[in-house]
Amino acid sequence: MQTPDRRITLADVAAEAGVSTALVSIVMRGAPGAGAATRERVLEIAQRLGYQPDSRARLLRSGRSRLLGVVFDVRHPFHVDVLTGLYDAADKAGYQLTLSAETPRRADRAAVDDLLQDRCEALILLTPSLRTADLAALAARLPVVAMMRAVRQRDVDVVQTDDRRGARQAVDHLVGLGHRRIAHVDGGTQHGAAERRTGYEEAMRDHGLGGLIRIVPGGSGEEDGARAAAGLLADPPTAVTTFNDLAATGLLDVLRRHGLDAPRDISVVGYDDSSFSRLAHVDLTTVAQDIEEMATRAVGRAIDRIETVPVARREVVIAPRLVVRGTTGPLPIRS
Amino acid sequence: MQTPDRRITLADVAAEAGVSTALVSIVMRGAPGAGAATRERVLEIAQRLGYQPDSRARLLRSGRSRLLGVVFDVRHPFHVDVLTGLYDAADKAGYQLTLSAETPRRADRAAVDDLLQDRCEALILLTPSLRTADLAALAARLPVVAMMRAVRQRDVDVVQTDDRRGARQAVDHLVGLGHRRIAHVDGGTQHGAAERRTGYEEAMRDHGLGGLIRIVPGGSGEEDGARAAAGLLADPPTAVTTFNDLAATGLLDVLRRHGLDAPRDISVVGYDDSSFSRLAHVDLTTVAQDIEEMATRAVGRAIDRIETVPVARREVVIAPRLVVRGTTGPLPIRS
DNA sequence: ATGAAAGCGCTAACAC
DNA sequence: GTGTTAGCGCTTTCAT
Repeated sequence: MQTPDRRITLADVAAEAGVSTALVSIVMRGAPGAGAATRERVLEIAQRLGYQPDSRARLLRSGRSRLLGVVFDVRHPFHVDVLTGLYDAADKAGYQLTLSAETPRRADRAAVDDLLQDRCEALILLTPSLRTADLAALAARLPVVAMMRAVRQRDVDVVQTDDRRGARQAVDHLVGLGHRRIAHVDGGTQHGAAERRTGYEEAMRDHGLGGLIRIVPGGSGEEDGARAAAGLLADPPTAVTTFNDLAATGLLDVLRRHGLDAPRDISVVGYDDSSFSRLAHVDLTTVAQDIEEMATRAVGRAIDRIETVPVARREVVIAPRLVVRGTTGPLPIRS
Repeated sequence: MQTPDRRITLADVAAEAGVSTALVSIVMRGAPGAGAATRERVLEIAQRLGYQPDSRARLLRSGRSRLLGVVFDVRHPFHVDVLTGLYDAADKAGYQLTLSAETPRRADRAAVDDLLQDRCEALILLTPSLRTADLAALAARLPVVAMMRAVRQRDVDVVQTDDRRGARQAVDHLVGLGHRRIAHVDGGTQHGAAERRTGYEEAMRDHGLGGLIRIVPGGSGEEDGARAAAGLLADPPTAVTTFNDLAATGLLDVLRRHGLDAPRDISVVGYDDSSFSRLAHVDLTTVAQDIEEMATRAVGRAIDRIETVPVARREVVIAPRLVVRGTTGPLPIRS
């Protein structure tokens, strides 16, 4: 039951099987060029010895790593959800993922450096907080795909949701329910905030509601939504679209404390379809990003770049989809 | 702006500096044995060339990776929170983390295999779903630390919360508020459920409330809590402790729909202090696991094993701490 | 179908 | 203080 002091190597398996290491290598990789009988025997021995190829040595020699580096943020509500799709897509394409997390005390820079040292062939960054210049420098070294954030930089690929459209969907939904006085809680300088704001404005105008446009400062946290609610209370609209789910719940909570219930008195739409928005307690109508599709496209694009497949546009824009839950409803009678 | 077709190697830097690769190696590692002037010049050149050491080659040669493999589950509410602490601790000890995620379509086995191929020196598994036998097999190969799950296996280190004590804290809190009819929503076969149940029972008895013990079947999901609520409605207790936060919110929601408000009519305590329990909307009193402490201890233990520091006990048990929020309050007057 | 030999980028042991 | 040499575990020619 002791930890074996030495790992099993190709040479061990070869010795045991009485063949050369080259042959074992062929068998382990499933490459053509080995007899069926030998193949079987070598496999059996490798299994018995508990041999596991050393990916480092393997990659060092072959020059390729088939490794995709992914940076995500532990604080971000749905970054982990994206990982699921990323693993699926990478797996299907015969690539491996290596993860590096950004934490409150670990900058994205550190996360990226780890990945670079691992000799990833491409980087997939979830809502990267790196400055555009840094992203450009990175992209000069290896293919970089940014997810869920716009990057105005020729060498960086982008996979993101059509946020303008998402915001429009929210407004369309509310107008369909009879609402006219619809406010928008803004996301400030957050990535995507400008697009969502614009989508809201455009949709309002398209519905002939340009005169009722009302944008209140907000942010990405619950407290930002709460603050926005305070600003709304003097003259409450009948519906609100928000920058994200967290802001929406903060808003809802303050409204509720002041006797305004959703959807009875006011309708609220979030953004992101964060896992908590599905909680029965929260039950938030929200705009869902198509996470699976985005993940698939991001991996696809990364691999295209690695294998130098020519791609038409740098940006991939995915349509969002409104998830109607319990915080939106018909216009209250008196209002 | 093209991706350079070849990476910069030690040899490139050496050539440019007009010194040997060995010397550059010494400089890059900050090892003693190089002149100050040379050191500076080499560093400058490496910087200018954008040289990044190849960790694979480095580790292949040195035999050590100083790499800690971590397996977490994307579905688990606070696994990502643990990562933060893990990174901090590893960083401090001069180790690197390499992450591998378990997803709905990627078994822990696959996650572990990736890590093994990377030649981690130890594995830290967050609430591993591997069977004990598999854990034992793993532990025979390298040090394994299981977090937040008991493992009855001599060779596996365990860092977990004192769940019995956590459940007791919940009951103590409720009794302190005057409650006597306290029910417990059980976690079934989930890891930790037995301990939490036992803690509840013991605390009830200690308070002379043994006759009022009432355990209803539950689970780890919101729907499990909802189901438990249904069973409670015929004869509602004045307070409930639950297996986890998700079950607690499911419970709370059903109760609320039936006119039972927390904490006015009934008090509810969750478990885990999941991020959503902090939402103003949820505002759940809950038992918090000391994530930072656990992370520190897990990394410490992993490193102790790697460096074969003798350790006294295999199990590290961390005290939890009750976080009082808005779902618990004094006993309702009539009841 | 199989083996011998070279070498991926780096570090360690030793020489100078 | 600096260079030389050998080799980590594997894949890849190139022979056979």
